[in-house]
Order: sequence, then structure tokens, then C-alpha cells
Amino acid sequence: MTESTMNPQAQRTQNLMLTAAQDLLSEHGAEAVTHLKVAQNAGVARATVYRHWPDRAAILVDLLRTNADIAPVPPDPGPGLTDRVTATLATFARALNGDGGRTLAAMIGLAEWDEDVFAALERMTQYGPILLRTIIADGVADGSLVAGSDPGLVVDMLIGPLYFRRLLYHDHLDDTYIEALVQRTITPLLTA
Amino acid sequence: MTESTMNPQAQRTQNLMLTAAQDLLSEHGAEAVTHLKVAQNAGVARATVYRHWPDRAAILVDLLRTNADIAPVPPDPGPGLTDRVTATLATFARALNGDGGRTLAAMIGLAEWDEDVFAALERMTQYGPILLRTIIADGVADGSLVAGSDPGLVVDMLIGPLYFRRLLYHDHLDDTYIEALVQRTITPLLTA
DNA sequence: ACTTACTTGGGACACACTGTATCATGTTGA
DNA sequence: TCAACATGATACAGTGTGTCCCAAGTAAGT
Repeated sequence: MTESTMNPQAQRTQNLMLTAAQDLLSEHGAEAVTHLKVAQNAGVARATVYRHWPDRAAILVDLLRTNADIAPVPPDPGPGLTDRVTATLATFARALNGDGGRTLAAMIGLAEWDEDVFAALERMTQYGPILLRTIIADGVADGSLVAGSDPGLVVDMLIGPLYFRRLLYHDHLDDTYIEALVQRTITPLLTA
Repeated sequence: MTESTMNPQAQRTQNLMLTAAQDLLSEHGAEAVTHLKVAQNAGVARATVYRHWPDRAAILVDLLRTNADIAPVPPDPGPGLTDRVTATLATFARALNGDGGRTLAAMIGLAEWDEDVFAALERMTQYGPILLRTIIADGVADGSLVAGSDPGLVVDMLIGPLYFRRLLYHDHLDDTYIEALVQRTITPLLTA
């Protein structure tokens, strides 16, 4: 049952529950997202939560599906390749600094053992890397980056450190760090 | 109560329980590590598990404390700086490919909301980065790396991609990837 | 407005897990 | 041998789970 074909009453109720679930997740972690607590926080009967999602994982998967924070729409590309990469990474970092980072942290542990969660996580985290990869590949194609640059690896070197510092050190990712990262990664590959 | 001052009977029982807990964690994730299941899998009374750890998080923290897989002892350093970095990263990658990766994934979600788990996670993941940082800093000191190389950032660029691909894509980290990563990261910094 | 289909609320139920307590039994180390 | 310590077994109240039911409310077409 997709949302567009749903009864408006059901849509309202589901939005209430999803909001409550997101609050619980951000505040207390994935373990707090239970049918009971979602029902209480949404002002809804417990049975209603069960009608929409048979188990906890399904709630979290739907939460990822509706949560665009992890796959934010990047800003308008700047003039140069370095600027475009920096702007894209900065958008990414903003998401990781906010609720997206907490949601992501909660999901990673579940995705390891639940393939539905893994698939949902993959869908929500793929856009940033894909976009960056396109920017890098375009740079290689038009000659502004040296031919041997593997776009996939470059993307890993740009995004990996952000995830690393956010997830393992709970760092706040600021512009200074991102600029240094882009500079160290991209500069050696520039042809001009 | 440290392990060394414990009654040998208590030590035996605790080892049984920790083994059972590690099995549960590796097999079914952090949610499966409950007092009841640990007791059943260890062949021990439920009350005994409660005597050793008051809550689930305490079990997981102790699990991290005894789990050396995430902070493996690196191999003997090779001759050159590049070889040393590659060998250290490869050791890291082996841990992430094995049980260490699963344990890590399970902990990241809990560390976000439980500061005890966060502290334990930090203790177990700090050695690799520290070691790498030392290698890089030594390289800068003896002139084999250019002076401007920020060791902290270089370490992030080496380790970040490994965590990223392991945690978000469930990739197996092979030597080819590590060599390409080291080559792209270290080569531009070499003076010779 | 009327009717039919859909959705929710509220309650009930059996079941499983949690956290604590008690006491008899077994183990340890002086 | 004995005092201190650790475990096993059991009991208990409290809480959460998953499912079912039916009355009441809402939606949408006639």
C-alpha cells in the first residue's frame, strides 16, 4: 500500500506515527522505537501501529524512506570543480551533523542483520556518492582531472572521512575540515 | 571488580557468558544480547548474568573490552613508509572483514545514546589511528613526507574509506583496494 | 442524505522478557 | 575444617508483544 493510494485518514494517522517514531529515534535510539511508545507519543491506539507495520524494523525502514535528510538535495553547483565538490560535501556534512547522523548511526547496526533495513539504508545514502562520482568522472572526461583518477576511490576518500569522524568520534563536521579534505584529495589530481 | 581479582569460579562463568554473548552478537546483532539468551546459551542461571552485569549495555561494553579484534596488533613494520602504512591498514581491514566489523556495526548505534558504550568503543578503536598517525608524523619529521601534511587528516583519509565501505556497503576490504587507497593518499605527499 | 467500505479506538487475552529477591547448594582459599 | 563467596532454582510483579474482537468514526460513491 503506497501512500498515494491510502485513505486520507490513514495518511494522517501514519504521519502522526512516523513523526513520533522519528522523535523517539532521535532522542533515545532505535531501541526506543516500539509499537507501544510510538502509539503513546502519537496519541494513537497500539493496534493501529501494528496495522501499519508488523514489526519494529518495518517502522524504521519506512522512517528511512521518508527521511530525506541523509540524501539532501545538493546546492546549485559552483563554477569550478573544486567548488562543486566542496559544496556537495558540505551539504552532506550538514545532514550528518543533524538528525541524519543519528538516524544513520541507529540504522547501521540493524542493517548488518536485517536485509530490508540494509536495502533502505542503501537507497537513502546512495545519492551523495553518485553525485560526487559524476562530478569526478566529468572532471576526468573534460581533462581537468588526470586520467588515472578512479572516481569510485576518490569518492570514498572524500566521503569516508566524514562518516568516520561523525560515527566513531561524534565529531561536528565544519567547513574548515571539509576544505582541507577536498584540498588534500583533489589538488594532486588537478591537471591545471 | 577486575578479572584478575575474581574468584576462579566467577572467572569461568564470566568467560562462558562472554563467549555466549559474542556468539549472539555476531549471529543476531546487539538486540539478541539479552540476559536470558546469554544465560541459556552459556548454560547458566539467568540470575547469574544479572549479578555480573546490571543491564544489556554493560554486557556489550565488557564484550568490547575483551574483544581485541577491533584493535589488532599490527605486523612488524616493513622497510619503507608506504609499506608500513599498507601493512597497518591491511591488519585493520582484516579485523573489519571479520567479527570486528559486525561488533563495530552493532556498537555504533548504541554509542550514539550510551556514553559508556561510546567510551568503550573509543578505547577499542583508537590504537589503529594512533599507530598510523605516528607513522605519518615520523614520515613528516624525517623528511620523507612533505612538511604540510596534517597527520590527522591523512589518517582520516586512509581509515575513513575502510569504515565507509565496510559499514555502509558491507564490502569485503581486499588488498587491491588498500594498495590503491594508500597509493592515492600517500604518493602525492612523498618528497622523494 | 444514504449506504457501503474502510479505518480507528478500546478492550481483552496469552505469552515472553525484565528486574529483583530468597534460599539451598556448591566452590574457594585460608 | 570453616567462613566467605558464587551459583542454581524458583517465585513474583511489572512491562512489553502480538493478535483478536467489535463498536464507533471517517471516507467516498450513489
